[in-house]
Amino acid sequence: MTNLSRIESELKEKGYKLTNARIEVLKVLIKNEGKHLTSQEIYEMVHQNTPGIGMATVYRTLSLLEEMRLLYSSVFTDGKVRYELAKDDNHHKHHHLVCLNCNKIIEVEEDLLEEIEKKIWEKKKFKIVDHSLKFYGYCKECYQKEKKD
Amino acid sequence: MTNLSRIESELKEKGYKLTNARIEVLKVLIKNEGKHLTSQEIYEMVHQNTPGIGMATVYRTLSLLEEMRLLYSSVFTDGKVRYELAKDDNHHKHHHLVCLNCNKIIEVEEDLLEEIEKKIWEKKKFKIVDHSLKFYGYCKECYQKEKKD
DNA sequence: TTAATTGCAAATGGTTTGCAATATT
DNA sequence: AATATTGCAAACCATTTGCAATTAA
Repeated sequence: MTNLSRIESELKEKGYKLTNARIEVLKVLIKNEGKHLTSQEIYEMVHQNTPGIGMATVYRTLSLLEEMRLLYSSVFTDGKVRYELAKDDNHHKHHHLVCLNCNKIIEVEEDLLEEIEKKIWEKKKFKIVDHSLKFYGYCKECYQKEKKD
Repeated sequence: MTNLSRIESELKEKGYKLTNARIEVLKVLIKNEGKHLTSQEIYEMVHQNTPGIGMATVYRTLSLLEEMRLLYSSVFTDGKVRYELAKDDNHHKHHHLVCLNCNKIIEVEEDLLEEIEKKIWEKKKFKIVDHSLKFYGYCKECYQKEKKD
């Protein structure tokens, strides 16, 4: 729970109140790290533990955390917005592999975009500050299954 | 208008009717190639020319074209879905530069992901069939202006 | 105590759908 | 003439908002 208290003190530092609803949302996010949950899924889990908390509060908490850059959201091809806790410092140095068969989302740590970004700067003078890269395809398991069918 | 008739015959080939609404939507898409219009913007332009055509029809036409892979849609950070006509054969070999200041969308033709994709296949056995890459930052004009301010 | 936060329900905005009327083949 | 397509309005779904009640500081 060291992660939880770290975020809690960041909230306090910025003058936000440490409410029960916020703690419950954070607990769900931490317990499900790496799962890329939707707001609906987060709400359901929070609601299971603490039925009093409403969807609006969940949304407000997610927005707050995103504004604080403790949380990131991303739209995937199924049209759903999914959330993931920031990985400490350089969060955005990872990409997503999305399996078109089982919808699994795998993270890749490589950041091989530096070279591309340099080229773009040289050629277009476009100053890049962030990027979003998703690969769509078939995960190991689904790809093997597919070949058998 | 060679582009329009090419798409028209593809529609016919697949047994779809060549209706006025479809032609009007296509004309707007072709006239605005490279602009990454939203459904709303497309509707407004279509509606200006032919007031009878409704939003639902525009949506149905966009979905049809997308299904036929003549059109691609993408969600940008402003949360809006934007459409672009497929560039002939290997449409997906380009990326987007999105200016965070003026919201301009610039296309880059480079496809330097092959190396990354090869690495991912080797390491993870994830079979990539498509990708989506967006760079966020500041275009030449906005970046220069920013420095002066 | 007091200002921020919450829960609820209503509002919003974008997209989809049912259906009877219409247009294309 | 037969069938796909359309326009309209209503339905839908995710997200946001207003407001009075509640809670953390």
